[in-house]
Amino acid sequence: MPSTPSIYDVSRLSGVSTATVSRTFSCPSRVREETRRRVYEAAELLNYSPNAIARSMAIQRTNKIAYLICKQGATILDEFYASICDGILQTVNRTDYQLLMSTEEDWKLSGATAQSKSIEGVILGGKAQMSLISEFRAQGIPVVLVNYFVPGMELPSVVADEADGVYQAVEHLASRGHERIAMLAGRMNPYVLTERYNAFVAAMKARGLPIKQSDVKMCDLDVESATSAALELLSLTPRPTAVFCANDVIAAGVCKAARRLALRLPEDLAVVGCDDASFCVMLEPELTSVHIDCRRMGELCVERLTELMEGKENVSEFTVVPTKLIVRRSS
Amino acid sequence: MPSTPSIYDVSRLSGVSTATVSRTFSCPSRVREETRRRVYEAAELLNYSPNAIARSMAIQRTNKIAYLICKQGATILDEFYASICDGILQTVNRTDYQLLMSTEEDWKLSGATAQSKSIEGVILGGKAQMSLISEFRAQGIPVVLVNYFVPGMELPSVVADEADGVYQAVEHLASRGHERIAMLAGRMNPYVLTERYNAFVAAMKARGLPIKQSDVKMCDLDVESATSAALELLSLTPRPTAVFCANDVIAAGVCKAARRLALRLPEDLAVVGCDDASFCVMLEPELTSVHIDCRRMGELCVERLTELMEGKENVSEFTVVPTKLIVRRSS
DNA sequence: CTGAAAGCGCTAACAG
DNA sequence: CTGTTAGCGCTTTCAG
Repeated sequence: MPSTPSIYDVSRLSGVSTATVSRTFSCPSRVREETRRRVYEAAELLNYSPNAIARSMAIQRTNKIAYLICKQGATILDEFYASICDGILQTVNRTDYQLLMSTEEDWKLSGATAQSKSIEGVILGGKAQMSLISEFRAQGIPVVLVNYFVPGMELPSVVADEADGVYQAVEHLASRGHERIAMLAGRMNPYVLTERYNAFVAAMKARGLPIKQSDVKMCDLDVESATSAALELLSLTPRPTAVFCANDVIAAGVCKAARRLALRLPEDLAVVGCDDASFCVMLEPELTSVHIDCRRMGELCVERLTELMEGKENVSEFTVVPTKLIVRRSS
Repeated sequence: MPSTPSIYDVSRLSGVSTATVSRTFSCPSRVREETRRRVYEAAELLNYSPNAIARSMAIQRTNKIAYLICKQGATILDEFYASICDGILQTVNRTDYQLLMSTEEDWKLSGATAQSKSIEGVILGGKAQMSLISEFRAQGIPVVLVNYFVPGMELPSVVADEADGVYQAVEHLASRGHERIAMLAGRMNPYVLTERYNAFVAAMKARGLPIKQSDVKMCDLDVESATSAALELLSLTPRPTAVFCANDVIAAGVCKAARRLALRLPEDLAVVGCDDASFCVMLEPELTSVHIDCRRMGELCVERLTELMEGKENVSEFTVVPTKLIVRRSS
């Protein structure tokens, strides 16, 4: 059994030079129809397919980009960042780019560099450390941020329209007659937290609804923490009739707390979350949530990054993806 | 600003040949201490790091493996396969292997081949099509299966100890006094389904508990389908006092159905799931489930695959990872 | 222990 | 439109 055929074998079998074979595969239009056909034929016969490594070596480009998840303890298991990854992967898979995936933590721990991993561009998901960003910039590696934003650095960012999503949520609750809407926030990515919080305040104001100081609470990002914070919130007398949660895990915590206090959803309490995680429909009642099109965000990241890598000028600094409230039974 | 330094620059600066620089990086012990030091110094100064592409080209190995998720409509978003991926990634990241990730579907659609993607080995997650497996084998590409098994093909498989997990679940329910335990199964990966079903039957038998025909049902893999199947199951009179579910999504459906029928968990009905998905703790009460160490499975896949790629003989055909019932409030 | 030199498979001028 | 040829950066005999 012969080893995998090279361009040279095809050249010989088809009776043309290697240069022509090369052209046939990388730029068919620059080869006469008849010649092209012969090359394809020979290639088919030999079961030849161009060696990507050799090609990379010759053109001095690797076509490799990286996606680093920058969130404490998060891995590919974090549904939000995994969905973005999915979008990136889809897009990348239909080009000839390749994707390296890791977390900020692992990247640093392993002492990886863009050079050592032959990366030509990078997508940073979440709150990336400035040192990481600077490192890439210093090496001339294009960077795109997703779900995060750093003012004054001219770094393209892909984000969701948080403000509008939150607005829809508050409008929805208000239109259902709620006047005392609480917010339970979590210690999340500061960019997102700020966006969501400010939007909440603004939306309430727009509706002319006051926000009681005691009605805004903060918790950690796990269900238990959210549950206990919610227990406190719901023990106020009188208690809020609705809770807007900074994400779905927190919302799940609120639902658990409500159940323990024997409050019925949505009659006694309306709950709405953010992100529209897959488990929203596992809850009973199903959770109303602000849907974020993470896959789309992933796609757009790749678009921005390719623009950057192709040296395009004026790549948009802000790419925002619409959000949409999905109303379910919890509100 | 000079372009990235090559082995040649280091060679010149350190006053040794490129061969020696090469050796210094790939096999330090074959270079005199003093020389080695000089090389490192020069490399440091130039900020040199070996070019992986060129290296691949020279040694004719890519060190690239692929992980393909073989499940209808599943992507990296499927928590189970994502957890395995996480384990693979962790392991791979601490070696100099690289990981390409895709789905069986995308792989086929894009017409990718091991050769075109320079893959040297592949991990197939779930029920891979025989045609895919054969294709890789025909190309001499080592294959490892995870969460699946094909008899008589001598393909190393990494699986969970399904039987024991199910046994623990049934034992747990029986010891809590349940005698009428139903099973709600889903149209999942046939290998897993069979394992879980057979184990259920065996465990019930071991306990001397009869299984009523009407108490075993099948549904699709979404919550709605599970919910309606569960509604039927729970409408039997008398109804089962416990339901063992083939996975957590199905279990969530049972919980929803129970709630709609105003059954209290665990007093009126005990529910246990399989997989120990992250949303188990989001439910109220939290869901008892059979935990599967997917990350470990991922690690082991890489181990088996590397053994295969290194030409080791007698790579174990079966690698089984222990499972453990996590008892929570739903049972 | 170290150096010289011949590739690895492909591309990109440059000629024809 | 096609062929010649010189690399791309690194490894690896084979000598020394």
